[in-house]
Amino acid sequence: MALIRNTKKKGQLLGMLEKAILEALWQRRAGTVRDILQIVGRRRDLAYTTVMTVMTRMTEKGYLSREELPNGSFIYKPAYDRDAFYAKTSRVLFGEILRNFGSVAIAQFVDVLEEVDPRQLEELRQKLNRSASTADQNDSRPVAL
Amino acid sequence: MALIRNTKKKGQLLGMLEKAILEALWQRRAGTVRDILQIVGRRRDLAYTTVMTVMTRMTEKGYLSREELPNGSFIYKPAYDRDAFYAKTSRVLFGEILRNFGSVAIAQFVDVLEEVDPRQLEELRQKLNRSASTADQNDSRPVAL
DNA sequence: ATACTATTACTACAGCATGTAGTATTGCCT
DNA sequence: AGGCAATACTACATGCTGTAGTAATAGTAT
Repeated sequence: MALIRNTKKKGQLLGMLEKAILEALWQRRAGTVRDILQIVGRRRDLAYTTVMTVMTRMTEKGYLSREELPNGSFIYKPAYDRDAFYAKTSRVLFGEILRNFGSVAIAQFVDVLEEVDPRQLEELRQKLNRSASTADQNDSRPVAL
Repeated sequence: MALIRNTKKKGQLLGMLEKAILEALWQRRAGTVRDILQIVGRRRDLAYTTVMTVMTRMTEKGYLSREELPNGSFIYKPAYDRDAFYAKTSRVLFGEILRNFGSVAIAQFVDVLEEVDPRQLEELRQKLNRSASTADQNDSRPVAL
C-alpha cells in the first residue's frame, strides 16, 4: 500500500544510510567521518568516501552541523537531538496523515498503538484526559459532518 | 525536517499525479483513461498518453484494477475504496512512526490533532475509553483489506 | 625538508521513482 | 477500406540516495 508523497518540498526523506549516520551521531553526540564509518560500516563494506559524501550532503541539507578542527578535518554533530528530531518528524507526519485522511486515520491510531505498544494506550488516555480538563469548553461542538 | 524513508519496499509513495488520478477515480467510482484525463487535465496540459502511462503503472503496482471492454479499451477502478485506502495507509504510517519514534511520537499526536481538528479529540477520547472497557474481551474484528 | 598519511572536495554513476510524452500497432466503426 | 481511438512500447528528464574514485591539501613523522 502506498503513502501519499509530499512532493512540494524536496529532500524530505531520509534514506537508510542517512538514518544510520544520524543514529550513530546521536549515540556518540559527535564524531568524525571515521568515527561514524566505524559504527555504520561495522557490518557493511562501506568506503570512507561514501560516508563522507553522505555526511556532507546531510550537512548541506541541515541535518548535521560541523566544526572545523585545527587540523582541518571536521567534527559533525546532529543539528537536532534525537527527541527533537523525533518529535518534529512525528508532528509533520501526523499532520500530513490527519489532514489527508481525517477521521479515518484517527480510528486507526488506537488500533496501531495497541498493536505496537499497548502499554502506551494508558499513557495516551491520561494525556487526553488531562487536556480534556483544560479544554472542555469544546464540549459545545457543532454537529459533525 | 525530514522523514525516515521506508527503503525496504519500493514504490511506497504516491506522486501527485497518481494521487490526483486516484481521487478522480474515487469520485467517479470508475473511468477510462479519457475520463480521468478530462478531470485531471482540467487545469493542466497533460497528454493522453501521460495519464495512460501512469494509470497502467498504477495497475501494475496494484492501486487500480481494470477490466477490458468489448471494444478492447479498459475501464479502471480503484483497487481499494477511499476509506480502506486511507485506513490502510494510516495504519502503515502510524506503525512506522510509532515503531521509529515511540513514545516521543505519541506525545505529539494529541497536540497535532488538537491543532488540525480539535473536535476529533473527543472522538479519540471515546474510542480510547471504549477500547479500555472492552480490552479484555479481545474484540478484534478483522479490519477490511 | 620530505615523504607518508589522512582528510576533504569534486566528480561521477547506477538505480529507482515519477512525470511526461512520442511512435507504432491494433482493432472497431463507418 | 480508411480513419479514429485506444493501447503497448519506448524513451527521456529530473531528483534522490547509495556508492565510490581521484585529485588536492595539509598535518606528521623522520
